[in-house]
Amino acid sequence: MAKRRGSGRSTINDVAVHAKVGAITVSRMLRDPSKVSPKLRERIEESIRLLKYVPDSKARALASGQNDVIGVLVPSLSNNVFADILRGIHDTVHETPYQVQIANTRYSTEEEDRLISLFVGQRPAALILSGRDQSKNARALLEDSNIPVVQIVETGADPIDMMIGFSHEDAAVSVIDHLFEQGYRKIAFAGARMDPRMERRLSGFRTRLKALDLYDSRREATTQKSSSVSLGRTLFRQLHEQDPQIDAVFCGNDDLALGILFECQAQQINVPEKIGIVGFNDLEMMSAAVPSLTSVRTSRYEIGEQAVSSILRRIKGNFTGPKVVDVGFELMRRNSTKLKKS
Amino acid sequence: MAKRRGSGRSTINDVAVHAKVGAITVSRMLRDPSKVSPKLRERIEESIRLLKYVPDSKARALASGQNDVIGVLVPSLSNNVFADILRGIHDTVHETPYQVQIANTRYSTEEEDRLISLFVGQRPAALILSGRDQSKNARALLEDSNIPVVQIVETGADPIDMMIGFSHEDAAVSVIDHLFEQGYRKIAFAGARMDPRMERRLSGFRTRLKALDLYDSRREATTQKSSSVSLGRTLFRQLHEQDPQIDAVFCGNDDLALGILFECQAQQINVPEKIGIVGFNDLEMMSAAVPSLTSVRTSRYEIGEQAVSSILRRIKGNFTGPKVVDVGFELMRRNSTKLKKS
DNA sequence: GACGTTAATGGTAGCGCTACCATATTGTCA
DNA sequence: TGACAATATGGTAGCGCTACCATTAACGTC
Repeated sequence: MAKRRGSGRSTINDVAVHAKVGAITVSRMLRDPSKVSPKLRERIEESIRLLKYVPDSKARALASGQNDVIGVLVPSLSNNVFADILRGIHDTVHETPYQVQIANTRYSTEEEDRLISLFVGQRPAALILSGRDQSKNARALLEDSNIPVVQIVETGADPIDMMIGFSHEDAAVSVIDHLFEQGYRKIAFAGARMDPRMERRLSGFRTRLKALDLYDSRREATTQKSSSVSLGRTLFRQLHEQDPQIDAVFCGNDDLALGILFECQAQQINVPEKIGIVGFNDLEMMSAAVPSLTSVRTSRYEIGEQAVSSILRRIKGNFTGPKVVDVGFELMRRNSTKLKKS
Repeated sequence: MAKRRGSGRSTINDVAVHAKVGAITVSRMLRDPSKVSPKLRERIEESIRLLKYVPDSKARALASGQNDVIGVLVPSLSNNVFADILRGIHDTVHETPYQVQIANTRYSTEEEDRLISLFVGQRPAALILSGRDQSKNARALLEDSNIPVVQIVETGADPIDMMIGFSHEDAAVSVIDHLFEQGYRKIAFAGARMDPRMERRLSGFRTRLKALDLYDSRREATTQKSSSVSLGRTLFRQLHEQDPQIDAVFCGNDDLALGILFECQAQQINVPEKIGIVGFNDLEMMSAAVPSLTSVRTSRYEIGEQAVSSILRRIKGNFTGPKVVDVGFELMRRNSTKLKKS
């Protein structure tokens, strides 16, 4: 008589019957073989092999009330920033029983909301979210859910749970200070994909320049389009048109900085004498470019690492650290900005 | 009296009790509200809100025998090739009830095996794998599992199930033919992260040059290190040392091509006159570089799109197409290789 | 007014696994 | 030798949900 339901796959019970043991013994053997005598162990292993049994992780999670999934939400997968963070996350999760599940919000808050609901419905061991601009609903859902949450990439007050990143505004300020020190006075900003981080960099740029009494709104070129090298070239032309006098550009992204370098090469504008260029994130290519490009180095890998280790400590119950961790940033001075010995 | 087990979260039963309906009615309302009368619908919605009920997707998947997860295994997340493919996958999955789960094999077959087992244990709706070099065990597991599988990025005989990509060997051949036509005769190869695709490009390079009687083993520089722009500079120096006569370099990656361009700029070697450069994949930056860089354009987005649409058709039961789809490639001729009017 | 027919709802029994407790077996020590 | 652990195994009852079938009410139809 056929079963009424069922997938047709072998179950733990099929294995148990075949090996002439109780189902629970098979379960034990899968979780911790040392709890089963060598004799049965062998018999069970044999049955598993013969029946091609693969345990069903959903059923396990449901029965045990434990889930080994750590969910990660990133706004983009083509952005190298998140690729590096994910590397840090993977490396740290690797020697644990957890596994990483990545989802892509594509810079959309609605999509982020949707994905957070989906994840909460999975009851994951923890969630890692990008940025600190989750919707009110999402925040409430997460706070009620009791799932450990880490917000990464930025710092800020009022974390949902834990937070690891740095201040994008401060980083922008340090860029402006550097350019100012090197003698640049007509400093422009180029930004693409104006997500909250980018906005905060722009805000730091404005605030600092206003304080130095050097702010000029014509020296800004921003767009919602996604960042690219070609776009850097376009934005530079646009900035140059808006104010031919500009002598430096702070780029919200390294892509744009590289594009601006290419545009300067094409127009035979000397970098760093006529135009200083500063990027953001310090991707690997920045130091390899000719001339090498000044950029703000951010600890992306470290952010991923620390996010996971905080989660692990939280799960084990020995999380004591601060709720908000600032990993800082470092301005890498290179040949795309003048070196003024002071 | 407290429950013996349970997570403490509200369940569908709590909602049912609160709304004074049967649990199954709540379930129905969640799946298809039209099957529930407006009166109950409202009451149930109210209870869900009050109790902060979030359905448990594992339990649903277990009970219904259906899983809405499509698993994707990629070898790298920092590689723009896969970022573009994932974009295609996401865009196509987006308007379906399915959701994407990404995992990273990090170019390791053992890791790939491990992840395939994990995924099979989840009984996903389908799996997308990168390349065609899965282990024997993994193949066997997948074939027994009855899960729809698409192997992407390459073409080849004997797919596990479906396959979408192109021939990396043929692409390499077309690069060599182009360089040869433009008058280059001492053609070198630079390759990093020698994964199976890279090996096949190298193999195409060798085969074609041997056929042209132009092969010289000193004109190869490869490494297992991961690809980067700086590495391109290093490999060029190495190639130049091994044979100072080289007049063109076929790079297995666009990163390397850009690095070689920078190295030539630093050494004041004229591109394309003294050295021709060809990249692979045609990332966005290639056309923006100065000079613009010749590269092999690959349909990465399309691969992702088609992988998902094949899966959807397979699940719906109306998959008729060929098992192996070749999306081809296109050589984008630009200013890093000489233009010889013929 | 008896008899379908449809729509709306509920009860029961699983899905495949593990927590919890019970039982059997063996070893250890006074 | 008896008492008591420690070890090895199994039975049962869930985990939170839905498939399947049953039931009830409401509406024609001849």
